[in-house]
Amino acid sequence: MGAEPWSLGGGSYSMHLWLFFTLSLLLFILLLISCGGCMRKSAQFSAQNNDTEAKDDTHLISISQFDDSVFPNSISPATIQEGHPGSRKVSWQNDVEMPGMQDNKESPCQHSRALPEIPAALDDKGNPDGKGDPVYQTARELTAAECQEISEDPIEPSYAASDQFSLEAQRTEFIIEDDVAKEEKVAPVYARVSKKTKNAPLLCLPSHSAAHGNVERDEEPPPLPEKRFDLDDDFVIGEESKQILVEETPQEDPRAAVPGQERDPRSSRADAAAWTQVTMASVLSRRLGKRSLLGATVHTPSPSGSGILIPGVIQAYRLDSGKGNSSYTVSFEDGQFKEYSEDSIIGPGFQSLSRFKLYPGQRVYLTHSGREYVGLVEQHNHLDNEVLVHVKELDLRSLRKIEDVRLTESRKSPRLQEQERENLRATSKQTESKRIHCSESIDIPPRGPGVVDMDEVMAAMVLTSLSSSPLVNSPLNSSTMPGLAESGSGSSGIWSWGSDTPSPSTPPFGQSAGLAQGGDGSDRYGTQPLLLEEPTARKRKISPDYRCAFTFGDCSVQPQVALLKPHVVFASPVPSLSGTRKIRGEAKKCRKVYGLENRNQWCTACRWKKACQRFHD
DNA sequence: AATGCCGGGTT
DNA sequence: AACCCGGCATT
Ligand SMILES: [Zn+2]
Repeated sequence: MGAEPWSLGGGSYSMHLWLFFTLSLLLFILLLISCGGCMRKSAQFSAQNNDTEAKDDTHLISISQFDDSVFPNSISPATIQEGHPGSRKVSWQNDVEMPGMQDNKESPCQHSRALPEIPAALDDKGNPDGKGDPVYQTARELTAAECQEISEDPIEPSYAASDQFSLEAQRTEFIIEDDVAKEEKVAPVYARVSKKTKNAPLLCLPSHSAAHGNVERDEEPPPLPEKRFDLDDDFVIGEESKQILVEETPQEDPRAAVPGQERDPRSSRADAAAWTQVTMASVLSRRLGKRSLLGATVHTPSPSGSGILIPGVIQAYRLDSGKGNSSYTVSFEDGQFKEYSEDSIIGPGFQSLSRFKLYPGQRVYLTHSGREYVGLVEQHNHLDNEVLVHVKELDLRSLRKIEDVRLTESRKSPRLQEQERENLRATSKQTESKRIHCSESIDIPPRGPGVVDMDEVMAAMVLTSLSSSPLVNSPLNSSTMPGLAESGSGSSGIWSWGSDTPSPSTPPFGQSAGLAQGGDGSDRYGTQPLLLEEPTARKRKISPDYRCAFTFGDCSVQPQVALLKPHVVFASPVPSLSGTRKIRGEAKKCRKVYGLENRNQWCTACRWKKACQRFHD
């Protein structure tokens, strides 16, 4: 981690960064004031406009948007503009009229939105051509009323965004959409900006064409450095000094300092900051008892970049500069440490496993005829979210819904584990409802030694795919299925074997995995005093209904509730809401997510009108 | 009106 | 166990 490009200069650099940052902010504000509404309409930009920023005027940034052909209803016409890199106000606008587009009337649903750029990071050593420095961003503001078109979007919500931004593409796009808000007000803008490093030479991308012959064209998304801003309605950027940290955290990642000892190439590449991403979220402050999570055992994508989820323990946390998101330092059994965005952590109080991709070799636990077994994942079909697990002990392969496998062993009945957390959550009054364990699995009889019998696998796949609707629209699907991608009509689901590029830092559905340090390379685990979590009862904000598609680190829009591990010392359980009241979680469940017409994609529990086991609260 | 899901069925 | 669904609470 010490390897992040922008932390080169150590403290002094970060100083600059901050300066830069603040300056830009000011600039930004100025612009806002002077320009006022121009932003809404059509803020065009070009390099010529702002020469205020030092050394950066030479570089251009291109901003592009999704191509309509890919996401017909969810994204506005492609727009490409030129921007100015140094300037924070990289913006774009949706309302541009596209030649040849029948739909010229500007959509009321979308607005231009200026976005702060990423901290200049590598700009100083920018490369002259100004190319190769795309900024991707897309965002929209929607008002419920005028945009029914959106709601008719045939694209399965979770797949609505692409995670394919390749490293080589001149400009790529991706992102997001807000969901139509139920409320009157404008939905929050959810956007992310990615920027490719200028100094490509610095990072030795071992991969690309060279590496595995099987590398898919859509190289995994930029691994890392990720930072959040709060874009909200009035760009409150950078402010926020609420850095937080806690409990004896190693000053540094021990091995980070050791130059020779690099981690996995991929991982280091990430650190090389081939990309810098900025994720902006707005609204919705998920303030939870983060402290309470200290010491909790969780799972995170292995730092090795293999994609395998390994157990670790939360050692510390901090809120990132943008409120709303925090990162955690996780320690692993081997003594390693790594910081992760909360979005890439799996465990009580974090993400649910169902959002992640399981790579072959992943160790999982499952219950088979009343008993728990360990197994290794062989494939993961993330269309149906099913995994083929091989249970060595029985030499059998079992095809399961992902929610039917666990990363942790549980002596107790699996589903009670969940309930256990609930109890800790102070909502304990709940009934001792014995949850059923619905396992929707198809066991595949033992076979030859350890070799996967392709046919059987196929058979199993087909079996389960038959029932699922042909949801082939996700562009990203096609790339995830190396061998089976057959374009032949009626593909059967999306299965991935190890062959496909493990996107190390990119959890399955796009959440960026690791989280490199923020813009200020210095005070990582600052000596900041432990800051208590605001004791004030968490406001139950009726956040506008929004979701981010796929690629979002922040997909965790599903509000999290602090769930605690038994041994974790925790702060107030927040008796906040008057005791015995059943509070309906705000997480959207299968029914809502997939829709009635796609009932077959719901998790079993939902189909049975039971508590959803795929999207918890 | 739509969702989420508990309790209590039936197969 | 797998599955279905009435009906209530919540939004
Ligand atoms: Zn469900």
